[in-house]
Amino acid sequence: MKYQTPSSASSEDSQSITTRDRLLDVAERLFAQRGIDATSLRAITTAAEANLASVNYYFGSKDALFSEILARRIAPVNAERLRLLDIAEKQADGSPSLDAILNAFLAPPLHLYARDNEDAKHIISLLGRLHTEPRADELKKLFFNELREILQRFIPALQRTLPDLEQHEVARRLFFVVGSMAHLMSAGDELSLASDGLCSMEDSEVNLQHLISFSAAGMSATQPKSLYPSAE
Amino acid sequence: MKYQTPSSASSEDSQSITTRDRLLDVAERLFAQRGIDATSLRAITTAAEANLASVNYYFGSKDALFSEILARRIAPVNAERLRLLDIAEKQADGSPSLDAILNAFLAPPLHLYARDNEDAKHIISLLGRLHTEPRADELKKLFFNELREILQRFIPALQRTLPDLEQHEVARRLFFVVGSMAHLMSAGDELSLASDGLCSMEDSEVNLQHLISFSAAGMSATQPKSLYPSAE
DNA sequence: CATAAAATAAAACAAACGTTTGAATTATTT
DNA sequence: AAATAATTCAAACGTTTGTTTTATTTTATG
Repeated sequence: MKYQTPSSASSEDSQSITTRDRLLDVAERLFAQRGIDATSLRAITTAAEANLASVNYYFGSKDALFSEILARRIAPVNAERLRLLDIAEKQADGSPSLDAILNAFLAPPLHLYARDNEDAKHIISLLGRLHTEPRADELKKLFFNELREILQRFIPALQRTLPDLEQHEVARRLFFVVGSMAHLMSAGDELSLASDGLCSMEDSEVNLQHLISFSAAGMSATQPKSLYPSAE
Repeated sequence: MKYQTPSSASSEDSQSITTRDRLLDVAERLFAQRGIDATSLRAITTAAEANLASVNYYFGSKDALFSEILARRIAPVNAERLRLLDIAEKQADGSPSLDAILNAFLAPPLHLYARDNEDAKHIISLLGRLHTEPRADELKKLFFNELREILQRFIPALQRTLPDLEQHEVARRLFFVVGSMAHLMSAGDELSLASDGLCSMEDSEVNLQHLISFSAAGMSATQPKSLYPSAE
């Protein structure tokens, strides 16, 4: 009865010809711009020039649509992270630099911003916001399970370059890095405000380099002194 | 016709006796736990054991209620930030340490977590999430105007201790710091997951100290090398 | 005690939401 | 060309939302 991958329409044509693809692209943009709850199916289907029922027809529900939007973006990003980390480790005989590891972690998500079509930019803020937004538990667990996989690969790698730090200390600092990254992705617009327009998200590569050097320095910081003498 | 500060009931009794105060406390908790849109007036008024119409009666609208919740939390935090910065500058004859400045910036919001009653904890995630969540423009502008005021005070102070950095560079890095802070405040729960339970938001003071040392190191980082030879 | 103001209560409001339905249409296969 | 599957469409569904209205109770005031 219901749908099944629309025959072909894979990579030949220029842009989303099928209704299904149009829904994905439009919804992705609107979700990112206005937030998930604030984006109605009516807004999506109108913008996609599709019928109101089409989302439920193709995806079953609004949540399922969102889930698919996430999946098609997250998986490649995390795969690229692991690929870059592997390359860095091989090139450095198992001892990659802190910058190289952080680059493998930060570049793939931030590169989405410049790559692909214009619309793909918008997903960045969505991904960034996922770190903070309270969402339907199932969707969020899917997302964070994938991230946890990544962390379990990166934390040991980082620990090898930072032998003075215990594992939970590495985890805590990488948590801070994730915060900076998520903030840059989701609220990058505010950056130009805070810097009086001198920084902007247009300089995608510049921001990445600065974030890496900032993060590398933060990861390498000496432990806070005041914790050793005092209690806790 | 409408309300006007309920006579007295200021500081004598133990906890929120007036309906108005109960609404503020309950709504603050629910907003933080479930998100703003996801929290209905019915949920709020039921939990506060008040009538459905009471929010509109006392505050005029749901947005106005949210606005008041924010205002009563943000103002003291920002005032405390400026106070701590003033103290730090006086104690150091106008040349406070990087740690001292960052402490003035980070401690007040994070201290909300431990201070006050149990419920006040929840506002932290709300404040943290405000940095990323797409919200009604007017509310958000109110919030960020206050933050911009703070930035305009802190950025020059930071620049004095980091004379090698241009102003927009300081702004960019402080932007990263805000990201780490917001992430810690809004998604602190994930920290214990990422660290296998070895870090948690219970150690409020510990996290603050670590965030300060992480941020200080990041702020002091040398400029990314790859930017000088290449383009951009 | 009477009177007005403030607060609570119950009910209804219109608007918007995600979803479902069944018929009409288009595309594909036999 | 007939039959079957896939898609599109308009309409309506039942909820839930924030808000408003009207009535009743409580509280304070002269």
